[in-house]
Amino acid sequence: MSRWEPNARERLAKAALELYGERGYEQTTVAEIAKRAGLTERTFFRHYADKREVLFDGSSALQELFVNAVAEAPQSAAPIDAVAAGLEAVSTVFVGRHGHARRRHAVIVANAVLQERELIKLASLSAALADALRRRGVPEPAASLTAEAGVAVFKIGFERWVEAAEERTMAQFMRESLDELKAVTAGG
Amino acid sequence: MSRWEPNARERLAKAALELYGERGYEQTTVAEIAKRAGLTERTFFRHYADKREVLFDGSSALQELFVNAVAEAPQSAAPIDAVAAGLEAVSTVFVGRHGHARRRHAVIVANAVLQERELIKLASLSAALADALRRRGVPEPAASLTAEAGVAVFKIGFERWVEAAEERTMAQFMRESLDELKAVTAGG
DNA sequence: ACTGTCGATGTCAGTGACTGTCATCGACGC
DNA sequence: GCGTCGATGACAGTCACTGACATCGACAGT
Repeated sequence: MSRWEPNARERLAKAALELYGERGYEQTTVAEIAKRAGLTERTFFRHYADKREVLFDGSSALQELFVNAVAEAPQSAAPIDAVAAGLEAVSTVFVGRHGHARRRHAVIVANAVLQERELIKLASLSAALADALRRRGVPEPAASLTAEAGVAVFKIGFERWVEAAEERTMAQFMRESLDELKAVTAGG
Repeated sequence: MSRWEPNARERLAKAALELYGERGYEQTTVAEIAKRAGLTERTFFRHYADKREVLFDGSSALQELFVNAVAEAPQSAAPIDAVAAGLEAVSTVFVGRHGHARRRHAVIVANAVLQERELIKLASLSAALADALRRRGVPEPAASLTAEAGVAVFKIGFERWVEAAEERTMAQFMRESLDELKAVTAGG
């Protein structure tokens, strides 16, 4: 028998998402989140660096997945196609999570500081992708630009998937967005 | 004779950039910035919403310039070429500001919370550009993707310009980055 | 000149995010 | 049993940010 209930971290994340949804991010104090999770404010900050970070727990795993898929794409694949493989890989982890993603996204869209945090996560993803592309032999600035383009596709594909009904898969939205980007940058 | 020294806002921005550069962003308190500007902490917050915003005073003017250039590009121009016109317009305002841009950029790169603020400014720019493109008749998601692509080019072109010696103009970097993006998204 | 309004600033008290430090106490290996 | 360890609690402190009210030169109207 343990001294405390297990899964403190998960309880905090759940309580935070609930409270941010119920009364809004700014109207929620960290003390309230901790209380709902049966913990104290101090313990919250031992698990999460700040009040925003609690909404971004899975982001480093997602980044890792994306980067690995890019790294493992066939060497014959063009940079943009390696990124496309990453988009496919990432899409699989969202299967069955449409509801959760939607609730979380609604909270983030409602608060500028949360959007800032999301944007820096995407910037970190972009940097990691550029790195993976460079390891595939892609020179700069092509690596960084391909990475930025990939993140732009992910961002817009994700938004459209979240706002859509649940029937269509995320992968479909990603393919559509990528094709659209290719069309739009063609020529010149 | 005025009751106070004029240009309180500019004095605050100058003091903030200096102090952030001297001891770092986190090690600087708002009270110190206000004191160096000959004002009080409360007055700082009357001019700037928070400690970060003081570094982003010109950003709305820059956005306006970019958006207007896109809106005023010839109707015959493709979306990506309208954005290219915006990049040219924006480049002109940085002439002779390489030193200031460099100091400011160094401060921002050193602090995650400042990078977050910069990223949301770029996201705001992207949204405004997408809007301008839609007003030109560009449908979604092409408008948003073109806007994201344009911001990616701006971001990378700006970084390379800031890190380079002063001889080459920002416009040259922007053209190079845009060409590179086109090359990288070609095919498929 | 007299007076009232206005706008930029100062003063002060308060809230809440976040941190450093030390105490607590069950689990676990020995 | 005994000592260590790790997760948590308790508590005091700093600082970003806000609301409310006071101050006082400028300026317009009379």
